Amino acid sequence: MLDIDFIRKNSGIVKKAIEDKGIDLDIDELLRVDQKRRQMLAKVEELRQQRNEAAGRRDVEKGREVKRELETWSIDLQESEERLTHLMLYVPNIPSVDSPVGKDAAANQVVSKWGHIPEFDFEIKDHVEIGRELDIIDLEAGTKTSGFRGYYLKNEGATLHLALLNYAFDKIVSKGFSPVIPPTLVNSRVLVGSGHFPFGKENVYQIANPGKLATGEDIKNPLYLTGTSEPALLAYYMDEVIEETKLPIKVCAMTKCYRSEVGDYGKDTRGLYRVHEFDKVEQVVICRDDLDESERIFQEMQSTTEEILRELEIAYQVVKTSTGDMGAGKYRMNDIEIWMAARGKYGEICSNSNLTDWQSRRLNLKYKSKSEGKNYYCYTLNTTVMPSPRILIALLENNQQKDGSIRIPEALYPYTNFSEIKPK
RNA sequence: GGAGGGGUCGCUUAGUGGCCUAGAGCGGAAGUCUUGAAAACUUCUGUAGCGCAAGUUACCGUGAGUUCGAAUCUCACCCCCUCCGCCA
Repeated sequence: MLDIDFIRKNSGIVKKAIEDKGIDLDIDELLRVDQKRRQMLAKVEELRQQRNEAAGRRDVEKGREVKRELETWSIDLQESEERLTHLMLYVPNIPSVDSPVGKDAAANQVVSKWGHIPEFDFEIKDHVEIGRELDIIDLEAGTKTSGFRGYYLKNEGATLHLALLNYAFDKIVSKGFSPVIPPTLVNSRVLVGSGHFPFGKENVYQIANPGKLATGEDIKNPLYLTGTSEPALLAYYMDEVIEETKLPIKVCAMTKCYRSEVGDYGKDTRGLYRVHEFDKVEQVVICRDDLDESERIFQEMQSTTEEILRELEIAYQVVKTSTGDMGAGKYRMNDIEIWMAARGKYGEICSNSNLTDWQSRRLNLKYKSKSEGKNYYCYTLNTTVMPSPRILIALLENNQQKDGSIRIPEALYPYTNFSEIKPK
């Protein structure tokens, strides 16, 4: 969400952002609705004043008259407000000037690379084959139990998965992030707040509640399974005014993540690349509305994830995401992609985003400035620390040996208690 | 799941249709006094919208309703507390 006053004064900039991000929204309509709403508001407030005055005089006759008029205008006002609120949810954040302009990932720019791309003097296998041969991944059983994109991790595969997550969790906590176990089952307000609604609604699983009233209406509001811990971490501070001295707030979580992937039928159908449920360690920061500070934090968050990939000895590249690929709420977004040997290309495993005040306006998340005592919207950022099992693809494919074994990076020894996975 | 109690301006609370444009205490800020501090006293102290401003409107868990007029009455929902039952 953007400041309505900003939209009024800078409609050109907003229109450009809408075009660059490929969003379907008519700003002129929004401005017309806003103007109408303000006219209705003025009229309704005037009538309310008259009503209050008539009530004070016990003027029943005048009161009745004002009441009738107020009823019709109130309906118009409410309609305008609802329409405006709806349109406002689609207004994107203004992307940074150095973000590449383009309609999809093809316009993304590689900004840095690290590590050596592994070379092999034997025929390599992909993680699906490796997983089957070592009895650490079972996709057939996963499909039997959970349907398409289901999977089991077993034996060293299960241990390695937990090792990666625990290693990453310890790493992010060591950087001063407070560990949190958040809900993964949330209401729609939380997802509207984070910006996952209305844009990505079809990618979110909704939980059906069987309770019905006698009339057949649902008793409970629907709940949703989150695709990342970010919404729940942010929503902890929803409707709060935070003391400036408490900022920046740095929190992290490890949760199950659920994604329906309905927009990606037929995409990445093999193996563990695109699955409906996975585990992820995530970092979230809430800071002051200071762009320089937020950009510094953005770099720090990214460097932690890079540090992890270096310790795991996985070759990666950092990509600056284009306007069309970054999502409506983002000011800036970088992806980190890791080398996956059997795919023969880099695959995305991390997204690092600065949302500025776009989410906090939706979440009603403010801080009280120490010097002025005034309230300002916070800035929010989030970055992937560790997604598994996607990271296993690189670990298994890149580290495979001629004898069929898998070399484990040293950083994980304390968590795995083994240094290689050997064929049985 | 059953029974009961409750949700008021940061906190504690007053408030059963107009005197509530919500009172008091605590906390916070400024001032007076003081060498300094404390105490005392005085004043100020919520959020949001519209407006250049004066001002005005809304908000007493949320939503709807009754009324000329709702914190107060009615209905639905949400949340918290206590007890009982069931249960990881």
